[in-house]
Amino acid sequence: MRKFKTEEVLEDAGLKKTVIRIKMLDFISASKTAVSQPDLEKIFGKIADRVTIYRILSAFEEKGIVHKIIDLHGTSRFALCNDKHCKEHDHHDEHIHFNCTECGNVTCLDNVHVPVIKLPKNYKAATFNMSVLGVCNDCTVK
Amino acid sequence: MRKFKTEEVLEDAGLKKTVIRIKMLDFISASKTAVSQPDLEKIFGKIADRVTIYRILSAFEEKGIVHKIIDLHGTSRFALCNDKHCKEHDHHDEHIHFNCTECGNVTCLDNVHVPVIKLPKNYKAATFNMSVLGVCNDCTVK
DNA sequence: TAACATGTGCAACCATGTTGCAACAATAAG
DNA sequence: CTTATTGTTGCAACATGGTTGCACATGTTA
Repeated sequence: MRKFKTEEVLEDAGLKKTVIRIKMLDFISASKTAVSQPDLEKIFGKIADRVTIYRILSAFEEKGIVHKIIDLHGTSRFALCNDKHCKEHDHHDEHIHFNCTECGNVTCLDNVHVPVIKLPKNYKAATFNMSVLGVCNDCTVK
Repeated sequence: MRKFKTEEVLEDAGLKKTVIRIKMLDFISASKTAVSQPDLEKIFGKIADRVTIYRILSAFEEKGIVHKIIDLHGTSRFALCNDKHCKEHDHHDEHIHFNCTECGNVTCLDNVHVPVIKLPKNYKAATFNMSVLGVCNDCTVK
């Protein structure tokens, strides 16, 4: 769909290409759903410290490589940024996130357009954040 | 707008009318915005334990008196349920929440209708959860 | 490969969420 | 009015996620 060379991305962001960063970024980019920090800790916890993972995610977010989503349980999840969104430095952009109640995965639905809604008077909307709760493709098919 | 008698509500829910519960419910019902547990702790922390506040909120939620919202920082906020929504025991209902970036308040916009969105194939939406980030009425006027 | 800038691990801390248990208060029964 | 029952509260304790400081290790550049 979209070319994505891990090492290039890190280089462009001015981040050193360390083993953990490359692995984490590979993993996040391979994952179709937004991954949580606990997820990443389970996977990379043996080769990297919890704090390191935390800091790498923060760095990725700051550089616009990934964006952060707060899921329905209040924990952070991370997903790759799409170019179109991440040109702006504001990352509360017009994504729609789909929370699957079966598998718990959070998916970015980039191809679903955000509807226009009308706000009460004197309310000024800056950005939208919409999440849909339901059953995702994988769990429907199973 | 809507009649709301604190003590009746507690009675209907089968909860004993204790001082703290009445005060908390009064406070939540008087508040136009969704209040966080930390907020409530600051206010009621001297007359009630942190755990008590937590349990009262859980009880309120379970009985359908209030509903819980996870705000953009991942902390829980609570707001009164409207009758129309809370007849269903599923509380992830079609509310739209407005997060004000100035004052940090979260407001339920009940009078704003939830738009219909089209999902990719095999995605089954159960409920929606939309939040809008911007500047609220109060902060616009100021 | 040496020097420097950056990245990492460890320890520690804070906030929120959560449970178990004992003490306590309110209500109903005698 | 006193006791039994039930539900409510406070305390202590723990789990998890987020966050910082500092010393040490590593990647990068010359």
